[in-house]
Amino acid sequence: MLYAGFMSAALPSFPQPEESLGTPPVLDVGTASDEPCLRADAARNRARLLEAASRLIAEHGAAGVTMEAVAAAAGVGKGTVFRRFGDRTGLLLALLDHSARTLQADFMGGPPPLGPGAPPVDRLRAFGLAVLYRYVEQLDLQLAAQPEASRRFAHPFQQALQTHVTMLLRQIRPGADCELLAHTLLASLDPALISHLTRQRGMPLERLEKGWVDLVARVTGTDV
Amino acid sequence: MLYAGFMSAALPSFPQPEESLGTPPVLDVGTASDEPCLRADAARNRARLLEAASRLIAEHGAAGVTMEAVAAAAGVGKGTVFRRFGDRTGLLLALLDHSARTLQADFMGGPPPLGPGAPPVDRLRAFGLAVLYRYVEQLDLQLAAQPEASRRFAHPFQQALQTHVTMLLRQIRPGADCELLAHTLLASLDPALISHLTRQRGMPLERLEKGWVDLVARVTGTDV
DNA sequence: AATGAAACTGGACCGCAGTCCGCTTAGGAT
DNA sequence: ATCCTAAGCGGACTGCGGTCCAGTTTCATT
Repeated sequence: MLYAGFMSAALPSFPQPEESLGTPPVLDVGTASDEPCLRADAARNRARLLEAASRLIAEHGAAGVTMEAVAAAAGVGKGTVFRRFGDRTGLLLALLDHSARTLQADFMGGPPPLGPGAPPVDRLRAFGLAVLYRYVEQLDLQLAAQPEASRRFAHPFQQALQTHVTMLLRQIRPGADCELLAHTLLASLDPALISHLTRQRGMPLERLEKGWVDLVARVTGTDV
Repeated sequence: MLYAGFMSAALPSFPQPEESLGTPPVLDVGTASDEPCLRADAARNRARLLEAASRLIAEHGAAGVTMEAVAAAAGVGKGTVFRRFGDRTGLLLALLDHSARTLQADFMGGPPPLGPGAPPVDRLRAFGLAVLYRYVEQLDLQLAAQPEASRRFAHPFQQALQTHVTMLLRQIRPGADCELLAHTLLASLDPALISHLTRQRGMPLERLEKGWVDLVARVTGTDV
């Protein structure tokens, strides 16, 4: 592809045990956590696959992650990859899962201003910046993991963001169409847009930050 | 890859002659209108391909438009389709070309409030609604014609929208980061988002309209 | 320990987007 | 009318995402 560079998963958390046999990579491959309970062999293969995928990304960029290559690198059949992750998007999203959960935990239960305790406007401002940082940090992967248009908003994590923003907006502008407004705000944080602005247009991150802060101020009717 | 730059530069073009082809399609299959001058056989094939594509869409929906099917239906080889339109997205975009040009002509040189003559805020409001209507009207095709993430904003027509909104914003809020703000506003009109809101969420069009009007009011600091 | 069935596996298979390259043809120049 | 060459052509080919299904493995039950 075009840009070789890539960022390894950039997850804040971790100390993982050294890799030995079926365990952990750079990316947190954590527990399935939504998959109720995997059969032992399935769990082992899942871990192998995620590990292989993150290695391939590190080596060849997100574009180099073909399903066959991942399967081969993990020493399993291609069908297994699809059974476990549904499709390519599902695999890539799984790689981002830990980071997504961390963010979600932060804005739902972490310390202010992101978490509860701060005024809603402050939380909203902090929320956008947090999302922005996360996306910028993982831009290539975020881009590659972008599902097809019609499913983009259906993913549970996306819905969680949506719900959270809606909730904050309701506290700030009870009279407004907060659901719709939330979608609008989130649309301005779209990874594809961020990528375009920073790469094609060369806008520095600070400009995007200011843009978000200004947008929030305007939309909520508060001062910058 | 340098496929002939088939799409237009962003210059205003004018109402094209009425199209009369076999089917009276919603879609215009009109003349190339910008391609310097195609060899006779190439021009003929181009027309055949567009006609075939629009027929296939009518029959099987946008998803049924495979490059091979279009080529076969038009009685040409597959390579010809790619040579002419670059890729699938290019073909679908070409089908939308006339409608795009019309809109562009309208907001650049048409009657107010869309065209020049009305106050910038009114123009901006009208602009968003016009875009909204156009997208809703052609949702499936717009969705299918959505290029891969990294190219979404690179298309000349998209740039034209961007430039126009930026220009209007500069007249309304000279101090603001109008370029960035323009991207934000346009992001809220993304076909994928519109599709999600209207189809998955079941929001009626009127709600989206109100949303846009409200957003414009907020962002420009004017009254609703 | 034996058993049965659900869960899992892997690789052959399919359809489609996109590339390649040798052949054909349009159409200007002479 | 003839020639010349760039433009156009088409279909074989590649690579990938995704499906399918016959065979294998796990594990709860007895």
